[in-house]
Amino acid sequence: MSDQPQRRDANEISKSILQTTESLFSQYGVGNVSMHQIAKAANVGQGTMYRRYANKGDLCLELMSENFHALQEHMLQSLAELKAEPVKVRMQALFKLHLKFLEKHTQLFETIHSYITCTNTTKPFYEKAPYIFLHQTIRSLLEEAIESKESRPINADFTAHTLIASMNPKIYNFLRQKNGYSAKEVIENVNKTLLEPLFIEKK
Amino acid sequence: MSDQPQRRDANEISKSILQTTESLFSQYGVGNVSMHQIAKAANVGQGTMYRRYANKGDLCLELMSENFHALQEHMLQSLAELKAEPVKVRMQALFKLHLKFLEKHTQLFETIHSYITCTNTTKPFYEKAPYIFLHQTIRSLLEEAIESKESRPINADFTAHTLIASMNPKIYNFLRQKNGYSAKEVIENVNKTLLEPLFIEKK
DNA sequence: TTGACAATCGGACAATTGTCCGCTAATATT
DNA sequence: AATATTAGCGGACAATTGTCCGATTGTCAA
Repeated sequence: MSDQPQRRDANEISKSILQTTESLFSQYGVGNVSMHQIAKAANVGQGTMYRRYANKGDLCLELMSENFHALQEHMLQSLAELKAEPVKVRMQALFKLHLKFLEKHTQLFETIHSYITCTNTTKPFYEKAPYIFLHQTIRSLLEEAIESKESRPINADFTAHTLIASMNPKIYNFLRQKNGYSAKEVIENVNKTLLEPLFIEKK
Repeated sequence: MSDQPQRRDANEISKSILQTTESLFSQYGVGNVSMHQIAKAANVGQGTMYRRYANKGDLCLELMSENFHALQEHMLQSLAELKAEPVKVRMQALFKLHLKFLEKHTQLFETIHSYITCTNTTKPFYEKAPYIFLHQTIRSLLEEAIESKESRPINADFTAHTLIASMNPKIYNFLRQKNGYSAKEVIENVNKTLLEPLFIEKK
């Protein structure tokens, strides 16, 4: 057995990369770990890294894919449970889950956003699965609200995009840290100023 | 006289850098010009570049500083003219100016946002003058609306931040290009879905 | 088991950003 | 006008991202 590691099958390597990444990230922080560093630590060439993950954002996205799926199921389940409730209630529940997720995965999420948003080598974040899911879900809720007159006839597609934009990871962290809002205050303000006004008061 | 350029005073050099930048940007596009390239073309060392402009975003910000000032004056003037109008009208006027500005300076603005938002070497965009001005202005308008009961008692500071976030350059360009909204449609939708709902109907 | 072929690895390389320090040029002092 | 002093210039350098192609390894056929 040489000190040169044997070639494993693709799956093994992917797993190795992700494990190494997770370990290095938690040890040194997401921002202080380079792709080469990960490659070296995982005994993988740089070409291999980049063939699998076009950039750090993609790598983070992959690292979080389980979390994203869990979030999506959580959202769908929550919406199903609240099926009988007004759309407003469901929308607020949806955003609460989204914000809790942001809160929990702050660092990784902000990194994902940075690298994917600011790199031209990858599909923009708007075309990634997590964004598309969230947008579609919000849009559906809005369309239902418009249909049932719980909301004025607005452009559901457009509104869904702007709602998500108003709570992107950067602004969320800014509000939380530099501006001193607590996680709870953010949720409350989102409910009050972004969501409530979209719906018509039922007397 | 040697082929080594003589040292000019600081002002001259700044002007030279900015002129060169403008020329190269318009010739090759903002994204295809590197800081070193600019430094070389302007006959300036890299150290000099970076001492003056911490990164490309800062450079762009400087390039656009005149435009920003013009925009701010335009906004203040417009708000003064509409002083007698309801806050809603003034807010809509403000956003119209903001969106027109975004439309006009798309490329530079997106670059500014990218570099400033994704670089840790600089103050975040939220601490830059143009952002602060816009936020303060929106916040004041909201506070006035709350005072005069044109709006429910919401958190003006928070709302101003999220309003700006919902119309950041990235999302604007995405809506305009990938999503096929016209500049006019964006303005209309912003009025209808972001601004209108904040205000209370006066009968 | 062996040889050929294809998949894919991985290090060298180019490009870009940002830093550092020796040296030059502008100013002040006499 | 000559020299000392200091601001600040600018090229060499380090770090990081992303690319490319020669080399290696696994697989399949005979």
